[in-house]
Amino acid sequence: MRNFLKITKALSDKTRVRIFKMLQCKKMCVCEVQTILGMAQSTVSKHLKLLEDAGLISSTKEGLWVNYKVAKDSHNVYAVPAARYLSGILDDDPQVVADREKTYITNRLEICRKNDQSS
Amino acid sequence: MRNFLKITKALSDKTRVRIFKMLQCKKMCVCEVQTILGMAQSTVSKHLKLLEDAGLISSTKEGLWVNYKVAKDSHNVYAVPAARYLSGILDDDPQVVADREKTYITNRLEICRKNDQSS
DNA sequence: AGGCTATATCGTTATATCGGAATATATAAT
DNA sequence: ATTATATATTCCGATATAACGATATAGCCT
Repeated sequence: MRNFLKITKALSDKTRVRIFKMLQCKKMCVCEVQTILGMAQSTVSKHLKLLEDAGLISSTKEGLWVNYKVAKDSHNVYAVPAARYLSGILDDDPQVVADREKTYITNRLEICRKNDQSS
Repeated sequence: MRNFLKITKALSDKTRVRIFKMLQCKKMCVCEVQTILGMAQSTVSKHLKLLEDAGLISSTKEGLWVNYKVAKDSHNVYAVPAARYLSGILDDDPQVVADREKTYITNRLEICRKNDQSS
């Protein structure tokens, strides 16, 4: 029950659903997700952590970046079926579509350059 | 998205998941659910309303009683697949098992007699 | 070491949610 | 009509959650 509720709670927030649907397209670092959402970095980081705690996504370090992606083998047995359910729906949701368009053209190197206001 | 979030929010509360798993066994009136949960009537009524608004359950009047059951044809397209997902899991959860044992032996007529303290 | 950058954590505030008591509504019975 | 009963609604307190800014941490690069 506890693990099941972790999944439903994780997916009961619009922002986190948006993030998950983005990650179904490709793995992303925090700053990429942040740019697309237009939210504070701390907010995005917390959402990602919550999704990861639920077992829906996983992260790997790559230098300074932390890559997040949809979890393949989750510690939470409810995560995989939930992800499968998610993968078949919301693909035509306006918000999801808009997010994904940005997702495809997002380049983390550009984002990092942009964050560096000097160049 | 909105309808999807209605489902996940409805199922992100332990009490509501318990109710839904009970209703998968048989249709029940509010007082039956209330007795099994041991919660205030208003609380149970509110949870049932939220589940119904999400399209997961439906209600029909039967005299003074209102019978709630798992929705067959929901106004929410996400409800049916969610219910199908729910029907395959949590059946061995201790809380769900305990609730269902009570569910099977619950008799609304007895409950009503009990509520009438005079007899 | 020291600076720089991406991410994580902490503190705070505003809002949402859950639970119960009290009250309102609807229907049945007398 | 009045009473009784099952359910719905409203109000309130306590807790949880989401957002942000500020700060801390971790890993790169001289």
